[in-house]
Amino acid sequence: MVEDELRLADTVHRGLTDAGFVVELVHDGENAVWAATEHSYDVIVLDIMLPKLNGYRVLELLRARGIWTPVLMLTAKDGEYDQTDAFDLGADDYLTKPFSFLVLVARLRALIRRGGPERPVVLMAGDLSLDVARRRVERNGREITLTPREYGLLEFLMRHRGDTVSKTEILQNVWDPAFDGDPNVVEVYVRYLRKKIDTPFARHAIETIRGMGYRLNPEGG
Amino acid sequence: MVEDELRLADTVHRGLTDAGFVVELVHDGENAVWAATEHSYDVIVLDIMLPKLNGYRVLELLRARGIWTPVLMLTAKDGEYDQTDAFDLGADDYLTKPFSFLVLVARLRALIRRGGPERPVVLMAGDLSLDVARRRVERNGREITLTPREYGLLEFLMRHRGDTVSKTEILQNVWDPAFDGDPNVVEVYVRYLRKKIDTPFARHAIETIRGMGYRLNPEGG
DNA sequence: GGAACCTCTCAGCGGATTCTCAGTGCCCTG
DNA sequence: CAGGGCACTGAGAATCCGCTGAGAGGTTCC
Repeated sequence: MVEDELRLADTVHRGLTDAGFVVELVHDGENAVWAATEHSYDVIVLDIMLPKLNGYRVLELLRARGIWTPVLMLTAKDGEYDQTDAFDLGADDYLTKPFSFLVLVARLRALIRRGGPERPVVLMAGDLSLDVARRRVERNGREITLTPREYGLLEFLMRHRGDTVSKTEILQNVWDPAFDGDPNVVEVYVRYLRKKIDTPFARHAIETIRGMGYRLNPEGG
Repeated sequence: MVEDELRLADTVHRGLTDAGFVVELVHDGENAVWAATEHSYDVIVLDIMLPKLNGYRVLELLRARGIWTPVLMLTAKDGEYDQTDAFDLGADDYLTKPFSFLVLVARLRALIRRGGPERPVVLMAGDLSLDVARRRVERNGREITLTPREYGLLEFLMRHRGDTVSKTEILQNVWDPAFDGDPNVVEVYVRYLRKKIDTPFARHAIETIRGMGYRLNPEGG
């Protein structure tokens, strides 16, 4: 990982390590090029804004040297360098800061596994769809408006669709890892969600697994 | 880069250097012609208003000598020459002062990479249009006057039309990456913008996504 | 030096959102 | 079929967030 903002670098480093990755961290472009040339990594996480050599340059240099390790770029930018720029230079995927940690892990896994970008960033479960990049939820073609908390919960459930997730897991991932309030919030928010995505469509996407937690039906219920 | 306003020259010089460019700076037309003849640059940034030889003459002379280095011209807003002149003379792209630094970098990258101008950039969203090169905003055929900040904000929103962008992203891209003031400025400027582009037309192009940020409706609201 | 303009800050308001709480109902087990 | 545990529900309190008007500095242009 190449990232110069120390706090961000540290957070992501710890997170990725926890997620089972072995991470090597460098803080500027020159070291990035050197490290990538000397070692063979599964994937490189490359920030655009870097001291000495910016991310684009690093990528150019690596590709010029015939190093084709998959690269995921972190852009704090916008349309002026849109993703076509990153893709033109041979980046394999990209994320815009600020990004969701869960999304980062998912994309990295995809890059390592398939050696290519995870195409659809749209999670589907039957007629229910969630577009991560646009933060848009639809069912049956109809857009559904969610509050941030509701959205976070649904995204988590959809990323684990088919699995039963416990309330503790939900609290740790959708609320705060250090959350110590009443676990009943989860039930309350499941209710809110059901009111918006199930009741109006007479479906039943979120199932209660009594004593275990919840499960999002991959077929949409 | 050929630029005679010292403060602007200095700012841009530093910025481009940080962005990874190697920049050579001259301050008048004669030196510009000489430098461009002697060296081989990737791209030339050429101001129109210059001592001794103006930008148009410089460009003419270079092209006459068979020097086809891509040229990006900087034109003043109210100039008697409009952009057709610049293109006629063989400029490859142009920007109107005052310009966004990010746009400058993007255009330079485009010129270097593709050896040609970035495709014409008129952003559209329903009956709302924004011409990036001319810094011109229209709705329903009527021109709308915006202050630089308002314009920057609108350009950013239009480059991301359809996406929800957070206040942090906006601050980092339209204000300063190191901006640490009150994020409320964004709300204030959204309000100014809405007063100019929405209220008079009884439309609603800029949507608030509570807890997330803003979204420019691609249909114009 | 003044007028017009632009940028940004500030504080108050009101609605949306989040969370807590207590009561209810349902399921499973014994 | 009784009881306990777990999930569901409605109400409401607390908090957050975006909107708004006013106005203070700064700049530019006469």
